Amino acid sequence: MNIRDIAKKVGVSSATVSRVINQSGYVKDETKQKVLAAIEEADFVPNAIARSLSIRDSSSIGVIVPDIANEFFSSIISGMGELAANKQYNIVLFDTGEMQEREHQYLQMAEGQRLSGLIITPVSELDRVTLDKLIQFENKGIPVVLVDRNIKNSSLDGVFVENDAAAYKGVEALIHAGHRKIAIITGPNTSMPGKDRLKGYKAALSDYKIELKEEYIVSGDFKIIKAYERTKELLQLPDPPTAIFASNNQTSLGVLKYLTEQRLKIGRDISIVGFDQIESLKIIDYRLSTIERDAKRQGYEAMAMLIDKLSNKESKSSGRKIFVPYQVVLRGSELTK
Amino acid sequence: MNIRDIAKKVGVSSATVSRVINQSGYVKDETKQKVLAAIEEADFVPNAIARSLSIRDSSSIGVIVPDIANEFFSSIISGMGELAANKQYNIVLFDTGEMQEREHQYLQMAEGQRLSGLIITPVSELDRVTLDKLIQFENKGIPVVLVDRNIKNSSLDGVFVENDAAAYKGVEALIHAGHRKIAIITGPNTSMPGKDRLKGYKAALSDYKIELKEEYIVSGDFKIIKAYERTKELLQLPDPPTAIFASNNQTSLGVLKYLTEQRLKIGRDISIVGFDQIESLKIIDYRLSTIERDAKRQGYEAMAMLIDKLSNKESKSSGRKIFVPYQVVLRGSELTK
DNA sequence: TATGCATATGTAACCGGTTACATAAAGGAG
DNA sequence: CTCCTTTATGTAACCGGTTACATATGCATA
Repeated sequence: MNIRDIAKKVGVSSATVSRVINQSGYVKDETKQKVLAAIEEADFVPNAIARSLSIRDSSSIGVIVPDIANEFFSSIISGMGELAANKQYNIVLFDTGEMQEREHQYLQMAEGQRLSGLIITPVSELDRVTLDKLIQFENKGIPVVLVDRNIKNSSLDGVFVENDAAAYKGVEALIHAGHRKIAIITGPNTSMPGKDRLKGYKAALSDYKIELKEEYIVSGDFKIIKAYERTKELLQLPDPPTAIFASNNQTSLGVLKYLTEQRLKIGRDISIVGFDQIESLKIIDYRLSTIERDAKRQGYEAMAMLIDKLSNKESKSSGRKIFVPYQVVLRGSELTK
Repeated sequence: MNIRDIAKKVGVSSATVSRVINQSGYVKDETKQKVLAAIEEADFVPNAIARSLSIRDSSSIGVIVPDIANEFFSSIISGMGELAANKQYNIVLFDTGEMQEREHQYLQMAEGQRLSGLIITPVSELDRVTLDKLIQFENKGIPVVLVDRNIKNSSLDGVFVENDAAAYKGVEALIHAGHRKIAIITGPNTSMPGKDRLKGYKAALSDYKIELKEEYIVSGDFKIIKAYERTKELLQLPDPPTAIFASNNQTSLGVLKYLTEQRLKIGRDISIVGFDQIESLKIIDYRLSTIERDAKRQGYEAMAMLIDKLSNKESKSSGRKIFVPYQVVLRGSELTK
């Protein structure tokens, strides 16, 4: 069943049927009604793939994230969903699991799909392959929007948060609480937010004349397991830190996992400030101090930006950046007794 | 740039290029190398849409869930992702937000997309429109797999958990802990798991000769807000319950939100058992007793089932059901002092 | 009455792949 | 040497839409 079949039924040409379906061009109202009736009767749904091929646009938006199981990213996607649906876009989802090869593989697939646009949280800020592909996309007229993670030396548009300033404030809160031995579990050293948060950490210590100690700066990967191990190592140092800054929500969880196992209480035995909230902990009033932002909104903004680029076809990326607001919410875990 | 351009470059026909790309039919090795070289040089990526149109299959799998921001569903999707990627399927994601109209809208879109298959957690077990569409899909050779929520009187395949038995065990734990005044905040009364969990609740009370009290059975909608309000109402009853069974993870969170605000401690002032774990609470050893299962695995199984149906083309749904194992994990919140 | 524009519809090429069918050369069997 | 099979490649129709262009009619304006 295709538009030609419908056309035959009604006794018109396929062009007319197409016009009716798309509400384009001129169609006599009488004809229109007949066509609509035939479509209704045949329970006909036009083939979106044929349409895509013809108009060279899939009405699909690719979304590439590093970990949907992370509530931050699932919230981001949730924020994108509504807007996309309103504008009749499909979301094609890819989860890289923080793996670069998989990201490349997906970008390759995406290229074949002739997506209308792409929103991506790249694994690394340094990945030439990814960057080249993204620039290629833009050159072909497929707009790209970065979300949460920027790429070094790129002028791609995106929606971010001011990581360095936010981390600075978080660390500052620890300092104000009297800490001098403050450790950080970083993100991967190839991730822009990871690096910027580290930058904020260093700046805060430096501004407050606190000496940087190499052994207090330990590398994480934004995942629970590694953060757990790093915490263990930190606390087994001859001169352990009294406070830990966790570079993202999973890192916080890893820290908490270890502390919990050791029956160490945050805000008493040890202090912690984490980047990004953890919703269920807020609900039970678990006193974890975090740097918060509205992830859903960030997703929404990213989708809005993409759709804007989609409608103003000429608008290539020009390093346009939107920063979503953040807030340091102190709940007591920054203190020690 | 298309395969004909490549063909021209090499001096062969487009059919040969197609054969090289798909590794189908006969191609002399020498020719193959030349074609591959030309593809490489031109940085050519074949148009997947044209391919889809031609072979009448999009290599995309639609996934319709009621709420990605819920960690249960984001885990489900996470479990699907890997398998789908291995098999070169794209995931087209739809989030209905528990709204039936939106589900219908998506199913309509999905129909036009000529998806290879569909995995859905339907909003309601009673929705004729959805069921009809799903059956239509199967009749057209587009296999459907239900995940987590079954549909009444349907013989669609799916991956579920034994909701009634699991809820029974959860409530039984409360009874064993000495409770007689046990309330339940149900799911929507149009959701199969919601109803089955209620069934399990009733069966447990009945088996232990505990009278059902209407005012202890309050209707929720699997969302935090309503559960919060219901909890408030329950605890303001003249004769309030001493224990609450929460029908899903969001419901548990709603209950906890109210209890926390009122400074009521679970496992002491009031007892609670919830359906579905909440990962971050486990990490901090928050003593919430829950009925647990591996959501990621459930997603994986659903995708595996779909892919199986995809390869055995003849296999229409026949009410095949996979049940993932569950476990009642008691952490103390089922007790009262 | 002639001219021009808005309305209405059809024809056919095109989007970029796949593949049935045709053709032909090479190698092996008898 | 003939016949059959395997290998190799090309031709062209097809998937199901969209749309530029052609054609035709009605009506208003000059």
